[in-house]
Amino acid sequence: MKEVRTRFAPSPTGYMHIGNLRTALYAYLFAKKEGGKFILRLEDTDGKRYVDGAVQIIYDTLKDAGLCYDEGPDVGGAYGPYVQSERAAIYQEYAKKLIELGGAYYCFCDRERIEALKGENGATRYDKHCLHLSKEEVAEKLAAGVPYVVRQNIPAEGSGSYEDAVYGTVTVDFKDMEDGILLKSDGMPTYNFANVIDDHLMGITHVIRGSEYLSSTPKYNLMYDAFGWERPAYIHLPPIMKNAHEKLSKRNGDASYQDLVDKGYWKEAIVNYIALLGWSPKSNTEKMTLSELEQAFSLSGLNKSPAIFDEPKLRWLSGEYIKAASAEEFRARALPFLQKSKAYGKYDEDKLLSVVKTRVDILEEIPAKLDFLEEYAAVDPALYFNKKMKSDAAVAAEVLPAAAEALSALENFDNASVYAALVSLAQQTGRKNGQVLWCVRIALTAQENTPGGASEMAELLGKERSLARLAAAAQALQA
RNA sequence: GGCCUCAUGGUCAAGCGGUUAAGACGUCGCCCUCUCACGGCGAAAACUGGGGUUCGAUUCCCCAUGGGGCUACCA
Repeated sequence: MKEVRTRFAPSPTGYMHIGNLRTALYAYLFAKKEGGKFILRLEDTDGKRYVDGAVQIIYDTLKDAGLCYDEGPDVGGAYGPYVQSERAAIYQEYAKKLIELGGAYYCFCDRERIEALKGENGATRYDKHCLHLSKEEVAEKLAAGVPYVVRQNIPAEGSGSYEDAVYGTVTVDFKDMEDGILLKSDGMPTYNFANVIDDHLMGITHVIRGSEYLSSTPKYNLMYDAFGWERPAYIHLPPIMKNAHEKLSKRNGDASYQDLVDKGYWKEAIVNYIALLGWSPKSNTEKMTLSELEQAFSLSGLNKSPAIFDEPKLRWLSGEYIKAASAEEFRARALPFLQKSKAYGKYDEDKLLSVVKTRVDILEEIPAKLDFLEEYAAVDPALYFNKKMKSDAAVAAEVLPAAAEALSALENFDNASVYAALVSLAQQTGRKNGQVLWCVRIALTAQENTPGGASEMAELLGKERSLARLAAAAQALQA
């Protein structure tokens, strides 16, 4: 059994899209599941589209997401170079071979002629004009330095079909394919040529890529066949959509992997979530680590219809990871976000973190949850009203001074002590626990929703601040 | 326009000729409770339409409709 080798072959044209990452993830998972190798190759044959820094983003993203490649530009390997722009001589060599084999030919037509060939519906149909040039004519033009491209020689008749692991049998008539350009006039290959040469030379056994290549794959097979090479297995993936009509893309301002991480989505959750977009495990378990995904992955779980990226579900999953994270792990990742809070540095860091840990799905939510600690506005009396607790401003007017007195006597101002003191106050005054606790919490925070109960908030604020706020709130009610 | 391809709740998604058509997110309700959250329980919510094939179609075939892709010296 031949070793499985998959590859991820992005173009360094900008940020890492979620769709790209998922393609990489599946290629990685499949290789790992099969005990094979995962390779990174950079497809940078179009100089016009190159974006500075994009290569580093690719490296960083794969590393950050945990998708370690066994071979690649920065890690080496026996099949390099892994950057297409460094393989120009190789493509030249194979283009010549393919021409000799009759699978391709030189084309000297200028752009004007090609333009004139354009059909009614924008469909260009090259007329194989240069295919009919004699050997002598070709040699003559070559010697004279006439600019040329190399075109694939697609048969006029017949059709090409192949078996895709997710889409089944795909058949395309040769008459619907054009004699596409393999080598551009600048000597660089197009994707249509380079992917075939590289995948073969690099020993790729399973080609995993987007479904946009579904209908051009028969062209590639023609080349594999012409060279006498074994065709790889094909696994085409449906796109990830932002809605029913548009693909998720950076161009539309949609979130990239880095954007999501920057917002504080737990990165394992991002990887986990996109794994579920187009693939489903045999079991009903959805929360899975990367290594669990490696074990569970199988081609039969791949779905062929486009999937819409659903941020609420990713949020949920991120929240699940946060709740399950250790305090240390949470602290390490949450700290940069906590530092953006006005409360940072003024309260016990561990308390701040623990109070917020079960209450956020993404780290970005942290500052807003804590702002009340530093921003204490006048309490809206209406907030004291709670039907279930049977409390209102009048109750608060009585409870607050008593609570302040009870708490001022406390030596330990921790959650448990404060809670005990307030509950016993309720008992002494014949009130429901909720009446006291609700009023105190409102007085302490001036807001309806808080990241914890009255006693938790008191502990966080500390004795001095708590008493001051209680006093201020009580006084406001007198007036 | 031509060609390829897809089609189960709002979203992800199981199903692969006979099921009360899973599960998850979200939504709503209830419980727990010092608010929120967590947790627990429950509810509403789907097979695009029309023809076939079959004793029987969500499932197989055809057509229609709708979506996506390709049709570049982009990948």
